[in-house]
Amino acid sequence: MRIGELAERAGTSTRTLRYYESQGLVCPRRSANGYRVYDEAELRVVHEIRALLAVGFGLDDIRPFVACLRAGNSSGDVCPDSVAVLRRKLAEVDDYLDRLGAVRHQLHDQLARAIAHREETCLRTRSRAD
Amino acid sequence: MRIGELAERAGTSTRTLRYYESQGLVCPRRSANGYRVYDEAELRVVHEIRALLAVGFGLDDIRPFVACLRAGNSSGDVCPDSVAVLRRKLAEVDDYLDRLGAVRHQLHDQLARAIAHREETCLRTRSRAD
DNA sequence: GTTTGCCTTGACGTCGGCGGCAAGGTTTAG
DNA sequence: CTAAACCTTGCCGCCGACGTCAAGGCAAAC
Repeated sequence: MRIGELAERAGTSTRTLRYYESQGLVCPRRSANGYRVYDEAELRVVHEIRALLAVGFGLDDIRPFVACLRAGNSSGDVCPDSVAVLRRKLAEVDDYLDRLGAVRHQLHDQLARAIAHREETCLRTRSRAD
Repeated sequence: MRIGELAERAGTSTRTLRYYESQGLVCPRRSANGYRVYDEAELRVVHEIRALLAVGFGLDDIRPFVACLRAGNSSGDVCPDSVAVLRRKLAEVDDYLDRLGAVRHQLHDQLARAIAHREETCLRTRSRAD
């Protein structure tokens, strides 16, 4: 399979696949004329990459998952390195959820106070107009 | 007050203040030699900018708050434009919280399954070793 | 005078995951 | 023969809030 076909089947672009290769995530063979040649297993790898990216992983974090798949595992998750990344990412997400919750709280209060202030000012203005 | 003093009192850098100026958020006078001259009120403005940036606002979103302060209000929050931005940002944060919660859920499940799989494999390996 | 420490503008670098274009080679179809 | 549709490498652009020089002007202390 050449790059165009893999791109289409994986729902991405050739540019993206070349970028993944430059980052060491995929390493296709080359045919006589220099064209990249991928085997079927690479489709699975690209799908794994895309799924993890969608969840918010960076390419560096994804590397262990790809290695895990290449090692012959049915899932990219089951190797120790992948589990370590999953744990770290879960912790990061929890942390971010906390901070984002605090931000939400602050925004909510700030909005409530701003509206209260405006109503108050409005009332004073009307009472002066009376 | 010149740029160095304002930077120090605001806890930021001169580069940052010049950047804010290039973005139209602050507009200092100039002394005879071309130096920027800020008055005391600008310190408040810079603090407002920094606080909103820390919460996750972009400079574009911050502009109405600065205008509100310049209009003489005791708080940058109380003007209609600011309130509109606050509402939008709150909605954005809520949305992001939802998605991040879903991601957390997925990560949690994925991690649990990976660990379960590893324990299972481990048990099978030991039983073969028996 | 000269060193020191402010200030000025301008322009390029950063991070990540690509998009897009240029300039060319290859292969297939008509 | 030629057009069309692939492929190759390489390099610039993007976004946002700055950091980091570079090259020079201005001011006060020694």
